Amino acid sequence: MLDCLKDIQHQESFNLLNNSELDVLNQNKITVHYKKNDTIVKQGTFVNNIFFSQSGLFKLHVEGNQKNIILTFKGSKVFLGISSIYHSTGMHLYSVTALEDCIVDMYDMSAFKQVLQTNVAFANEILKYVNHNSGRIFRRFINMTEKNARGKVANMILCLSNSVYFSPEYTLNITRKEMADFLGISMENIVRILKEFKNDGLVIVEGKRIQIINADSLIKVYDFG
Amino acid sequence: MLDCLKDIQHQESFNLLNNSELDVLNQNKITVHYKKNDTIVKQGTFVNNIFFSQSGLFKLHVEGNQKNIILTFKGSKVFLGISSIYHSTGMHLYSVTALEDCIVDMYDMSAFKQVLQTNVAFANEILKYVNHNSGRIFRRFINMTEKNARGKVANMILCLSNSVYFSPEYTLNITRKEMADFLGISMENIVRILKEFKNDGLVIVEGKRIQIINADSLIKVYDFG
DNA sequence: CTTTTTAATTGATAAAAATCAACTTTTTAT
DNA sequence: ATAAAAAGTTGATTTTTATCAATTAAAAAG
Repeated sequence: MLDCLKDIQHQESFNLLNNSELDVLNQNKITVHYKKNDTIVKQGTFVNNIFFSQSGLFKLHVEGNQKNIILTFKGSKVFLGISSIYHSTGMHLYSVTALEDCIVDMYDMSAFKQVLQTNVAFANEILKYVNHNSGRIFRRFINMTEKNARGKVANMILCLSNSVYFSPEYTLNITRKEMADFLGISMENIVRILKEFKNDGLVIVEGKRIQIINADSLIKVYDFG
Repeated sequence: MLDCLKDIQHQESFNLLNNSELDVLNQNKITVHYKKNDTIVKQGTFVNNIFFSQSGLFKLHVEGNQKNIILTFKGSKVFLGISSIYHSTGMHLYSVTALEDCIVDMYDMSAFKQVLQTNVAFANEILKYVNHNSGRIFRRFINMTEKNARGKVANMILCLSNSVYFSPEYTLNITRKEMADFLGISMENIVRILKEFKNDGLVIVEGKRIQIINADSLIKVYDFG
């Protein structure tokens, strides 16, 4: 549960393709450089592409009626929008926004599907990624449902350390509001809880930099919360 | 959002198989009759089978540290445990329990994978189901995160009507506790909210029977909540 | 059919979290 | 460099929801 943001890199799936399949993909690919805060996918638009992140950090988020919700974060070398393949409405369920400058390959969905419907090993590999994403969202779902605010914050801090930055110290380039949207709590609440953790000597928080001082206690807060 | 329990029936996927592939599956299948409240899949056990529901109603649920959480409900003619295919831990993330007497086909996972790795159309069809499930869980995630308790209850009542029972009147054979576990709220709270809806003339609730009287107002409660 | 257990209901209270409002700091734009 | 805007912080208050405790109703077991 404390690696709920862990991803498996997807670039190896391309090794399963033969030259003609690779040609189909590459001839229907454009590589785009995005700036921080650029929208890559807008929810409610038609699905025409599948995206592969070459570099950068992304948020997958939903603009709800009242609240903004961040479903998850995604890093480099993964497919974005993969769960939109064969989706009945044909529309993106969520938006994808760059949290840092990034490079993204855009594949034409028809070409992608053509390869998917030709190469069974590739299809199985994609299924593996989708199922991995399902596991992630299930775990997130459970955390959001059974944990209180302090437990959620502890979980976020630990997950980012364990499965995104692989370090007890990192700088997460998102606002307090975005943290709140990720955890489904209010912005003021996250500020207060971070301060409390800081006062209790669990973390050092300086702006967007987070350093875990007492991981064991954080885990206890998570377990108890 | 008000059909968040809608499922697509999966039995057509078998039409994509040739005779020898069907043989592989059928020779590695057992059909089991379960009674109400029987456990079909236990979370934390190893994934050795994939299940196909011939009849019945099921809950997919997680026994968390403190709370019990119902992820979703599943009806007949769908695969159960499909997102466990290729899952890295090799263990079931959630339990599956029968809410009514039911019949389930159990396929050996190796045989299932063998067919999946042979027939590209079948693999693509399975991918479609998994992605459909992803859409469902995303929508559930959003509901659980952005809605208050009354909005969640209204959503549940409407979704069951629109996408499970296809009728304004139905009998849902789960306890108030299970409803609470499905919505991530307390059991007392769901009792109070159902009573409130009843007093306001939105629904008739008699034990486990629910009849929607004023769907428009329920939708307003959902929208506002 | 009666007893026992489980589920549902209700009211009172406590805890958690949101909201509101004021203010400070930081970032962005000019 | 300065002004404007956005983000972050803090305290007070309100709202929401959970918890606790008691009671009633329903279902299961003997």
